Amino acid sequence: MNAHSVHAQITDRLRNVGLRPTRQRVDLASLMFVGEDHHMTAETLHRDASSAGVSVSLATVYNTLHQFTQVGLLREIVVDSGRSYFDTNTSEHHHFYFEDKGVLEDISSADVVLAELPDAPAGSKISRVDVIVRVTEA
Amino acid sequence: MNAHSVHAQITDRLRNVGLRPTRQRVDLASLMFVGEDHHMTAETLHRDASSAGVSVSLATVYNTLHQFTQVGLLREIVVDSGRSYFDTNTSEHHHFYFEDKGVLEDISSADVVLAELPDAPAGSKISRVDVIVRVTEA
DNA sequence: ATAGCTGCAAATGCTTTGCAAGGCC
DNA sequence: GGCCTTGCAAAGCATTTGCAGCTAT
Repeated sequence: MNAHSVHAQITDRLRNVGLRPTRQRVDLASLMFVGEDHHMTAETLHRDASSAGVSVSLATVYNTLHQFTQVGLLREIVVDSGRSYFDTNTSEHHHFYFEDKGVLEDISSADVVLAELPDAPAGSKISRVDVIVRVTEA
Repeated sequence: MNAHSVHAQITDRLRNVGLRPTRQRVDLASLMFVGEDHHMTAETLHRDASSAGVSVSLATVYNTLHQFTQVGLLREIVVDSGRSYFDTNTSEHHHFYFEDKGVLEDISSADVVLAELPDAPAGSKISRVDVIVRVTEA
């Protein structure tokens, strides 16, 4: 898979969700969606972009993360008040959170089984169930 | 139970965990620990204190919430990046989070059963498992 | 007396916003 | 061309911190 085809794929992917494939969005998407699934914060993505020689303002990184989340390309994970994490893996799964390092890691969905879940309170519906396994250095 | 005995209880409780029963801490603890278990943010507690005619600075509210959490009188719940919630119920249980209203509600521990949990990654230990059931208006 | 607390205001860290300039269709 | 995007800098929020003055023991 060469650089051109990656670019074309990303471009299509953005168009499919109704987002214009601007240079910034394509560059950021290329960083996010090439290789394995992973987690990021606005700051790590911004830093990774700089390292890759991609120039994008931090405001645009925030905008992009939220837009991608809205259209289902990313999923937001809340583990830390004060910082937002995003996950390129949008399928159902849960997380380890390494509190010492501030790092997230996926737990395969087979390893977390909820045997019982409450009904949603009257007048509401469950939008998502998050399981966070917080770990610290042994 | 009259006002005096509540005050005495709170004072003892603070001493037992190694915190000086200052006026501010006793006043805040009285607001928190009288009545049913409930959830709060620094802001709601500060507002409640004002309503009750208790004068405490917001900085002290933050300090107190964190000190109480450290000694196990409160538990911090992370559901929203941007705001910290605290729970007077420190026993093991999980939460509904009403995303529209920004409100937390306890789920009785019987209603959430984790049948399977992953082992902690090598070199780490599980410090806590949080289950957040996010709900929205039906 | 003295170690610990509190309050204020300033500082911080992350995130959002307003608006002019630029780019995609 | 027209509408959507971007970037910058400023504003916004929740939270933390420095430090002088106060208080519990």
